[in-house]
Amino acid sequence: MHTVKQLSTLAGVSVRTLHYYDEIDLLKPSSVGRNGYRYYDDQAVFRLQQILFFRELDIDLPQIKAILDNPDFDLVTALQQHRQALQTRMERLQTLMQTVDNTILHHLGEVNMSKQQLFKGFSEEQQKQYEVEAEKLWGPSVRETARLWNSYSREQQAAIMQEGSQVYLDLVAHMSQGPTSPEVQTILERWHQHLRYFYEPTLEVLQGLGNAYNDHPDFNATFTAIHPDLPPFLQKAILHYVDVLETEWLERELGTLKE
Amino acid sequence: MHTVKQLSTLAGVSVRTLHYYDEIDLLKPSSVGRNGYRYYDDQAVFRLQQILFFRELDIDLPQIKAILDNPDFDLVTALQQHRQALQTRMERLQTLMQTVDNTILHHLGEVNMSKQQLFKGFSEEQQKQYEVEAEKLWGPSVRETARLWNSYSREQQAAIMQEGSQVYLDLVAHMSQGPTSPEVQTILERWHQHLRYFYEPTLEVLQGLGNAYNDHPDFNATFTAIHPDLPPFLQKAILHYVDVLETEWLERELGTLKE
DNA sequence: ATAAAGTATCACGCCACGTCAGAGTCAAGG
DNA sequence: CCTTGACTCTGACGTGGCGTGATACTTTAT
Repeated sequence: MHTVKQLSTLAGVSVRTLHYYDEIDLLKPSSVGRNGYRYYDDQAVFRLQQILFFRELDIDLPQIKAILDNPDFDLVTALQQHRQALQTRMERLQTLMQTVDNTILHHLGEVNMSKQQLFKGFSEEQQKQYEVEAEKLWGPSVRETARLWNSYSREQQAAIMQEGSQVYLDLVAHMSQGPTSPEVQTILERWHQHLRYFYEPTLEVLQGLGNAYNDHPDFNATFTAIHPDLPPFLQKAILHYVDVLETEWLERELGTLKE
Repeated sequence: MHTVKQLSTLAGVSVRTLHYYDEIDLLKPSSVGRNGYRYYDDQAVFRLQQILFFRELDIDLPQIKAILDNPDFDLVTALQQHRQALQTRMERLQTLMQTVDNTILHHLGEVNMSKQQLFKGFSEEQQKQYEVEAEKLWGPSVRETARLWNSYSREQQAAIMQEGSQVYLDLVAHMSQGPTSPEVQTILERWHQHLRYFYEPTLEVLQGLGNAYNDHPDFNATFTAIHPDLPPFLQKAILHYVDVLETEWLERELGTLKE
């Protein structure tokens, strides 16, 4: 049995906090003496630990009470929602920091930020940047794809799909040679060609795909199913493939300039 | 000259806020009629703009008053200090999110997080690890997803992937209800939540994914393997899901405009 | 002239306690 | 036994930035 002070020092909270938790029925003392003193047993200590844990997660007290009092409470959903809230706050903090930075720079005279910008463009700027990235990755390809793909017959579609999966199987067969090996890179040319059944991918889209193969859950799951090491392997291999294409393109450009 | 309502709609704040700012001498009306009405001229409008700017930076009102009332105020130093405070708060949020994630995974039963860790997991040891993760996350933002994904343990990754595939299985089980049915839409919330383990998807990205699930060869193959009708079903369902979210968002925006 | 919209001033509520104030309780030392 | 000092109780007010009424007045539109 602990008194308020003992529990407060034990748990690192103030006595007032324990009074308050008693008041709002979040943590009742295990027993109360005839003198009115509060006494807490080990079970109460444990409950306090739990309370403090959820409090540390920035969950408000009524919700903590709901969680602890109802064991059937959908904890995971609640936590996921909470996670989402945290995420939102963090994003907001980030834009704030950027604005503060800009303001500092503005005030130091290093950046010319018009007053309009200063008072107007909080979230718009970043928002647009995200949109551009999304559009880059998925916009042009997806629009084109639907038409092309639907223009094929069922048999053609099946054949194309099978050809596609064969590419990945061949890739797995050559994984030991390393992602930048000529064999693998040659197979990637087939992969590249294969994509053209659906749309004409830009280099950026290719690279985006390479990253998505590793980073995006559904892609990752697909390729992990084929071989557990395939996603990172594909990412590296495609990165190299794109690099080479880019270099070749650059050299061609420089060549024509020289002419 | 503007009345309270005019200024409030103009600046996007409530009338009560203007009353309050008057009360604490942060923004006094330029003149007060014999009827007691508050009137604001353009100078007051400008000051309000400034107030809102600093408020957006999460600076408390007394300090804003100090900044605006004292032209010799060392703004840059104040902003730098403020920036530091924001940074600290963001780091804290970062650790919170990690802990929430761990707790979710723990509750999914896939990870053995000892109770010590669970209730005491704010030790310096972990603290440092979190700092590293934060650096990872906020450094080069392009690779954010991969780093986050790789920051999970093998078991965590497995748990997440399994949770993901469960989503699709549940979707197939409810396909007969139609893509816009509440059951399906509820499952899509889990899908949305699940993506957040990897990155924060914008609505555009969600829609792009929905289309890609049907149109992109690799996605299509994946989901066709689960169920032959799943890709177009998913596309329709996600389109509706995004539509609803977009509508809700729009209504919220219009709602705040009305105030 | 009347209804609707706008305006004013109190004044309480919020959240998670901090911080007194005043009074009672307990263990230890002289 | 008495004092001292540490501890306990309840009750009440303060915090920040307003939201949300309640109630009464004024202006505007029909």
